[in-house]
Amino acid sequence: MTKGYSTSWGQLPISLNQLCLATVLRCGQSFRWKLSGPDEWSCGFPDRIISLRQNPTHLHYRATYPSPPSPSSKDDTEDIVRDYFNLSVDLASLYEKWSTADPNFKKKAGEFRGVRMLRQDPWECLIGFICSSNNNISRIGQMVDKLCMTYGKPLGSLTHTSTNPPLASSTPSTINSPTPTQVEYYSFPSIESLTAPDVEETLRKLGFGYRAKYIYNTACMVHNDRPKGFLNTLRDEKNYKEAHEALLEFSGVGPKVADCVCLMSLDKMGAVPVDTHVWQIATRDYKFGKGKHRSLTKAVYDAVGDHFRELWGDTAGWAHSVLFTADLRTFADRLENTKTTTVKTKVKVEVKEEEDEEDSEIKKEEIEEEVVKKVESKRVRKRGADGQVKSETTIVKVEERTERRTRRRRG
DNA sequence: TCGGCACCTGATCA
DNA sequence: ATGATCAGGTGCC
Repeated sequence: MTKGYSTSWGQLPISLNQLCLATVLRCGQSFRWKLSGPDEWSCGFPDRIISLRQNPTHLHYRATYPSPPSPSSKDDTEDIVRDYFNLSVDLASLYEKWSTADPNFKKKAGEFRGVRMLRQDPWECLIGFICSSNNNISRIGQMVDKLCMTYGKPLGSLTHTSTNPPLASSTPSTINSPTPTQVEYYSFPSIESLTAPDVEETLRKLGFGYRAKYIYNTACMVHNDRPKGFLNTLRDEKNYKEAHEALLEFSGVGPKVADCVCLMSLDKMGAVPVDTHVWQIATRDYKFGKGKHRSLTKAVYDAVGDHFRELWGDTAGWAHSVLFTADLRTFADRLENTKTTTVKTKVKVEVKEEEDEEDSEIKKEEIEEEVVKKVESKRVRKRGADGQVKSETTIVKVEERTERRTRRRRG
């Protein structure tokens, strides 16, 4: 059984428009939440495991402690949950505001209600996003897990099942119990624990690659060269720009990671992290990627953020997350067996006069255009509550884009 | 200020 | 089967 001392389930009234748990916990803000049941998510916090479930009207929460809490102590898990999910922010009215300001937002956001920003611990957020560079979400999660297992504090274990016991524990379920497994939970490592001399070597052995040095260096900088509680002071005592600058000092932290930390842990709602996805959105839907800003330089990075802040206002970072999430393919809850085939067709090869006035050196540009058809077929299996496959269909999605190859010649 | 390249690793695709 | 490319970038020249 579960090793630990679980409180009973509490609940907060909240609609799916305000919070969509399954989306928010998997859209790449935090990399640590695990599916502990078919509709139950759990994560290690500093002194307890917190487990969550959601139905259309309520968010359910409970804590599991490694040792029995003293009878007199009041359980503050509800406060932690309210804070972690930024529940004082009315998301529905923000969606209305962004939709009014931007037709593209209105179009895209319809399917993705309840995407809100978490309010994470700044230290955890910083290290998590240092891991994210040149990396994919799945591996980032694995790396953060290894980090916690190696340097975090064990918090006990939960029994993971593919079926949930009922919330109001009436009957001990003897039926429907396919292969439950024990999963250990850990806290996120302290700053000091990542300053140990062996950290870089250990993390390299664990597959962190060049990020091992970044993590170790950053831990040392925060621990040795900054006042105690420094990262938390960036929340209240510094504005967005100041906090951003302060974060850039750390090893492995560039503008994108700094913005992630500002947005997801430091209450800077206007910070817009521009990564490859957001850059794709900006070029596809907001006319970036041409002329002056062809590639994502620092100046263009700032221009993209400024554009979205003008469009969506001082909560642009929250809005950006909705579109980012809408663009993520990774809503693979019931999606399995994705097959992608790419068909390239050479359409035309021509020589054009260079239109770009920015670089007068170049008179001519050969442009080859190819239409690239990406055919993505997904086998979708819908499972019932018992885990049985109820139906199976294949969705075929065709993406078409034009690729341009340019060869520059001097006239 | 801009472009180019190296950097760890594992998955995916041609 | 094996090489190229990509994945929520950063640092350095």
